[in-house]
Amino acid sequence: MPMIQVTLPDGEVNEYSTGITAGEVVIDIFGRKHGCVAAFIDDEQRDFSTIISNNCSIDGISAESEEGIHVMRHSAAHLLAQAVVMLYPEAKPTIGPAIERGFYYDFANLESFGETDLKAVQKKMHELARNNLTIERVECSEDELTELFATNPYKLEIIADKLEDGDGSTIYRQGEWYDLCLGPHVHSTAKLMHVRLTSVSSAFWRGDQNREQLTRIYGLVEASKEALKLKMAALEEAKKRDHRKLGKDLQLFHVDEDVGQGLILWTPRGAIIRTVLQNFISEHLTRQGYHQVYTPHIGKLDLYRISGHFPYYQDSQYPPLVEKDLMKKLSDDGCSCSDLSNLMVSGDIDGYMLKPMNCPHHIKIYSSQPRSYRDLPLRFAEFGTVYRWEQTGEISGMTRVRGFTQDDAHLFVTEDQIAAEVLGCIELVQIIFAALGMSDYRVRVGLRDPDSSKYVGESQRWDRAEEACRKAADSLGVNWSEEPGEAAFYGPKIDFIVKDVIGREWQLGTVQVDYNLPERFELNYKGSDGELHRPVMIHRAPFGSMERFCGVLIEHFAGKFPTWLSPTQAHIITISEKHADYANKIATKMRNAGIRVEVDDSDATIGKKIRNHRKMYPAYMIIVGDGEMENGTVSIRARNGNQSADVALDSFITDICEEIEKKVAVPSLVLEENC
RNA sequence: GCCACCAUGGCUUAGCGGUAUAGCACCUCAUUGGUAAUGAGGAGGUCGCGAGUUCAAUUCUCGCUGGUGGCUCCA
Repeated sequence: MPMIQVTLPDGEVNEYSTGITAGEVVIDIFGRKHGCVAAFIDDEQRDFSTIISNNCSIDGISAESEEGIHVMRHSAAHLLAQAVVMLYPEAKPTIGPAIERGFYYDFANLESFGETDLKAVQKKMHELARNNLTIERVECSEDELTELFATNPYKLEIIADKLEDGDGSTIYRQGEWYDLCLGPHVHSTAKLMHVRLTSVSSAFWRGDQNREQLTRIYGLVEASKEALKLKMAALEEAKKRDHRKLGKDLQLFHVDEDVGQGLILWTPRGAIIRTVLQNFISEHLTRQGYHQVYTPHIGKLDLYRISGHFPYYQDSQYPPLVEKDLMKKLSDDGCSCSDLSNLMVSGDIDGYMLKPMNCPHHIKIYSSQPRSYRDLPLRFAEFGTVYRWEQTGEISGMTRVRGFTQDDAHLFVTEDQIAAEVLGCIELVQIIFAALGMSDYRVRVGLRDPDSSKYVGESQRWDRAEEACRKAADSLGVNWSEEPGEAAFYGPKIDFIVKDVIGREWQLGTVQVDYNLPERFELNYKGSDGELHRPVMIHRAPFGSMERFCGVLIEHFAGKFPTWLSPTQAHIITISEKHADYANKIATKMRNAGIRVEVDDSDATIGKKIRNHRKMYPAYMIIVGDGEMENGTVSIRARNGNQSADVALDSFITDICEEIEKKVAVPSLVLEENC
């Protein structure tokens, strides 16, 4: 029998007879308990059943590896579809990929399927897994495929789209069930015992709102029972730091249905966090030569006609406001809502709009007086509140809202100044992320799509601006990706993106170069040559909005803010009622030193009071009793439970002020360890 | 907006065709207690809103409002 040479992962070469499968080689290398789900053949992912007929290299794909988990998830999606079709024969499977957090499968004809139905499907999946069905790969011609999927228009659409005329493809078969798929897959359903279906939702066929709505089922799969249990526990744990839960527990913000969806009410404790952050940011703005400005919440429709926001973005704006005399006249004339809307779009009547962006107002500040090249760069900053009509279903906590305050600024610069100014914006992000210990974010540099002509401005200018963005992103020292086609039509941009506790990505800040608005508003400055030139604008909101940023921060700290940001920095707790005066006296002294203090002189026991105050995660609890009162001292209990007895009040105040001043990440004014 | 699910005092929650549990928080009294729950008592709810079915609805049906997961991951 002819032999073939197989290179093993350690570089050794083994000889096997042709006809051996990849799975058999993996067993030969790693033994029966190989823990692999598929194999790499010449670095390509293949099934265990693949027959080896040429010299090649082979390695196992461990169930724990990224690729292995992906294979498991994909196979679990197939198992899900098999189970669903057995229970709901009318259902039409469409697509079912592995995703970052598990897998899903989309079904047509599965309306009114709800979370209560998940249990039965999951049970069926377990049953199929126990049956230890072999998962086989079968090569099919285009005709065979068309016949196999004759009753499933979705699969037929995929076949028509993905296959060149006359090409075949593969299906995977397990028991009676088969699905169109490239693979690879695990070799048996027995590998998929540890699945858990998590949720049901809807999705559109091919992500297109105009096409059929499908029912999507999400699930998780792990290699062992323990791993699944750990996964579920980790998800539960993550939910505890959800900013919506913590926001309520810690009284940071409130959303009231009588006020409106997506409109954040900053309660006193949350307002402190916002104020402290804004002050922190403002200090750096001053240092970087920004000018703080204030502008109103509304502006005339005409302003937004010039900027291009109205009516182009009409769907994502609150409807305009119309002056009351005009409104009365229109109403007397029998003008309907749609007439009104048409008149506004055509420009026949004017009104005001809640501002969806701050730029037009800042532009008007720029053009309020003649500018010379000596004035540039001009940097106008404002914590400007804007309003956008987000879709009902999109609104969520503080991260997706309808009214929000951007840490906004607009820089008016000459062409030559773009690079330095973009870099300056990035530096600010770096300083503040570093102060907050936020390192888990990604950066996306949006560039123009070279094949498209939708972009305004000359291409040499774009090249320079894009290069400036790349350089600035480089300076951050974190991973960033270049994304052609992601630029705005008016200029390239840099976006900062973070994940929330349940893995959703949110864009925080953005820095955008803009050639368009200066054009639209005919901005200019007098150059050294005595001629008028057009400035370039840079829009930047490095943290996006105070709402979203604080939401993300709550989760980042899990509610346990560093002392400088903490809504209350020290809770003073009395041992008994006779210490109330002393407690209030030191509270006054601490407040005078600028420390945020709360006093609990109620008559509950000390243990009880500590227990209750812990829930609010103050950086420090200050315990005062007879000893402290006599000596003019305090006992400190840090958030982590560490204690320090009989510390002189003045020295504590000095220390905590220093900790606040230095923005120390973890409250740490404790001498003895005593957990 | 669309699909599924959810909505009970400040929070967590039981319950059901006959107007409702419990714990924490709150208040009162006793206790004056030294670092994760002292004891006893009390108050607090038109069961999200509006209609319908019924002798009767928090419970069933419909609508609305609000919330949650998702609607970008492509055989």
